[in-house]
Amino acid sequence: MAKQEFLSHSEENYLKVIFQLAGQERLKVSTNALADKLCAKPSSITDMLKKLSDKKLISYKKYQGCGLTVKGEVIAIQIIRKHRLWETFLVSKLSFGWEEVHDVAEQLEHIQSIKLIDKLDEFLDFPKFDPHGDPIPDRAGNITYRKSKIKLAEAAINAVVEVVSVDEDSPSLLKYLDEIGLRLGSRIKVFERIPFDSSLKIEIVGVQKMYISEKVADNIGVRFIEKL
Amino acid sequence: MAKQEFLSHSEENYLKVIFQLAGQERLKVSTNALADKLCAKPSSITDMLKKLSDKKLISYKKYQGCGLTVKGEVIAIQIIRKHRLWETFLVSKLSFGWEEVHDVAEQLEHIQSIKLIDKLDEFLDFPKFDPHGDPIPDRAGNITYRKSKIKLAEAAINAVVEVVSVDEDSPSLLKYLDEIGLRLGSRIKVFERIPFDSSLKIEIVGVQKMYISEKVADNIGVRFIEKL
DNA sequence: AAATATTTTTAGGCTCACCTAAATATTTTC
DNA sequence: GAAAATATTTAGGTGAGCCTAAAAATATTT
Ligand SMILES: [Mn+2]
Ligand SMILES: [Mn+2]
Ligand SMILES: [Mn+2]
Ligand SMILES: [Mn+2]
Repeated sequence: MAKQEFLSHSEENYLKVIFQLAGQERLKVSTNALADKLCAKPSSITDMLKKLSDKKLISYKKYQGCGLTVKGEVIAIQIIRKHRLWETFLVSKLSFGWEEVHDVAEQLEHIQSIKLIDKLDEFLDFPKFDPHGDPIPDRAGNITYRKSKIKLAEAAINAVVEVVSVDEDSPSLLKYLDEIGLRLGSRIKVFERIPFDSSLKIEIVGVQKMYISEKVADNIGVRFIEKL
Repeated sequence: MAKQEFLSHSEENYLKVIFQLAGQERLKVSTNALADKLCAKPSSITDMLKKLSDKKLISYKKYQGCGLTVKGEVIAIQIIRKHRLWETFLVSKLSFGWEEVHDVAEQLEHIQSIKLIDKLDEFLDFPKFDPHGDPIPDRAGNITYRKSKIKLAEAAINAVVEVVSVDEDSPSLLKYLDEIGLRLGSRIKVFERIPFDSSLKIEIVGVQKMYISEKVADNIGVRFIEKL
């Protein structure tokens, strides 16, 4: 077994954010992008990138951005696993709203105990997705991404789609979606894209017809079901 | 509502340990006692005592030890509440052994979310005691200490007693107690105190007769049930 | 290609929570 | 009550993780 290196909360957060910003295509992540996401100055980012590079957790060449090494990615995925399992716990067992769990999970994801997280996984019955529809990595680090996911903003007119994920970062968006009756699993009929502002005329099946802004639609992940 | 001051993990640990070392009699706590318990040098303790004193969380006069203020005690009790609720969660919901939970709870007790802890309390059905028999403060901070608790080491010969608590600090003691079949609620008949080493000849009712050392007996809390 | 704008790094500083070594206060022993 | 032992504080220092200001590299515009 690889030596258990203990990383600080800060180091763990950097790895997690690098993983997320790199995306599935594993793009290089820029210093400024990290500074934005981590709410720190670029100079602070540079400091940490040097440290993570020394520890072989990222590849980093001056001015060229950074990317996770295998070692770094393994750790990043475990942190994401913890984050999403904790979010699932909060929603399914403690009846938190989906807009309330992210901040608490940001703390809980740093608890060090492999046994805890595996037991939690079992207690939750090995959930595949978190409350926002994001995939939960298994204990080996495998992530099964939904293959045919698109943004609602990009859905074809006259399609019926199913909501499979929502962007979790903004509690106010999540509360709004709650209020209009849009949740994971909701069916949505896409009627019309208004040319002026690209807002969408939709029906949340079984709930209501309404307009939603492009910005909202851009934060909702859906999969195609059928033509109207 | 009092302003939510955010304390570091370190500050929280100091308050918790001061509370525990002061005991129910609220004795002054010495710098060295804190250094021992917190595994830090006395000079580091002094630094922190000054800081906590500036924040009005403790009363502190040079060379005279320290004690919690009301404000400090309120916080300390909330940390202990969190610690014990998490321990209870780990044992009752995730089937951890009682010797495995303390270290994880040391981390979990610092998670900042009043809602989380209240929901957890509810989820656990408002437990009154943690897996080691220690009382769990309620959300208002009230602690109901068991009134007639004594150490097994001090129990009278020919008494039958019930185990109500165990010292949680040593996993190896807890594993040993597991192995000999001694748990919370166990009845114990006290037959004889061996003069040479003050070890006890006992019967764990329904399990076995055996000898236990004074040191072990000193870490088991019991209440008197009846004379043999 | 040069000028300008943007991004990133370097240099130097700060706070936190710890440390060692030395000084000082308190307690215990004779 | 003085000497010795112990407890505590002060003084000065360290690394982690942040900061600002200035310098250097890269990207964009003209
Ligand atoms: Mn989240
Ligand atoms: Mn999520
Ligand atoms: Mn404990
Ligand atoms: Mn306990």
